[in-house]
Amino acid sequence: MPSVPAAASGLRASVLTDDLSFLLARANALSLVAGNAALSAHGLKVRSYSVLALVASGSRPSQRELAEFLRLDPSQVVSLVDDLQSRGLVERRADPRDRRANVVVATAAGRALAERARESAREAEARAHAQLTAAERESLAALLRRMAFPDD
Amino acid sequence: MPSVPAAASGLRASVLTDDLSFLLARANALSLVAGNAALSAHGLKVRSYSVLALVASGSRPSQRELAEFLRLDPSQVVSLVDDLQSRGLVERRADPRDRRANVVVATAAGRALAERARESAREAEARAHAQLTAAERESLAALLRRMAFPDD
DNA sequence: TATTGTTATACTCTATAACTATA
DNA sequence: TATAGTTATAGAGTATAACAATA
Repeated sequence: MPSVPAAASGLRASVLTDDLSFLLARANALSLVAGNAALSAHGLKVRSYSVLALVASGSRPSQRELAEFLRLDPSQVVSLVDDLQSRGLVERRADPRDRRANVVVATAAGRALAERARESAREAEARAHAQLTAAERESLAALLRRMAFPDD
Repeated sequence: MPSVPAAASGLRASVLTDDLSFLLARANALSLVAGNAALSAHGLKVRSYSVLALVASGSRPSQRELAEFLRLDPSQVVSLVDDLQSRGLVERRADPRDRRANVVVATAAGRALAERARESAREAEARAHAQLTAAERESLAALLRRMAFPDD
């Protein structure tokens, strides 16, 4: 999104401003660029950070579980894990209960990087969402959680 | 997102579940597929619908204003308007005050389609967000609006 | 017969740079 | 000198199908 400087448009009070899907898309776009910018210092993007953070928390998920949780295709998880593994941040372990499945675990370096990256992500989020109070952010998170996980 | 059936993962209570950016991304992903599915009956996607809806509301935006509001690159707006124009839904008019600029206006057919598509989008949204009450949806919209338009 | 991980491929989306005509 | 629209292109991201190993 390069060459788009400021220009007050008469669109702010338009039909879409009431559209939850549109607001979601626009807020997500802003949050995505802020997140990627903050994580680039660690060689990560929101995508790869999400995988690393989940794995580093010790959940020992299979690639299949990562795909479902992050709403990615299993084939996309392959390349994300490939990348993290080539950098020594995660490892694939055979699941003793199902020899088809790979369980993904973080290395010590992976856990350390996840910790540092998480700091950066939190700071960036706080800056990006500075117009909301902590209480507002919590209630926003609660509402979004119910939209993001409708089965719960 | 094809081959990902159900599988209860132990990831629901993970680090990311508190992450506003992650929740935003996941909720947006769900809302996007629901929106695209609902609009496909009218030959539209959320992208092209957004342009059509803004133009049909009578705002007479320039392509430049559309790009800024929808957070698209101006070059992407070119192809969106090309497509809508080739289907007789919108027209480009020279801006008398700036001969560089195109003002985009909807045809009668465009306004009619926008109206019908809006119905479908509303129904789909109501279905997709059924786990929230109307009051909750309104407060979610208000919070998202402040995140989506931080300059206001 | 179905599922996990994988590979391959095509398609959409996004980002970037350069050109033109105007300002 | 800068801006609106356009074109072209390359890179991400996404969707789909097929295969081997295993269940």
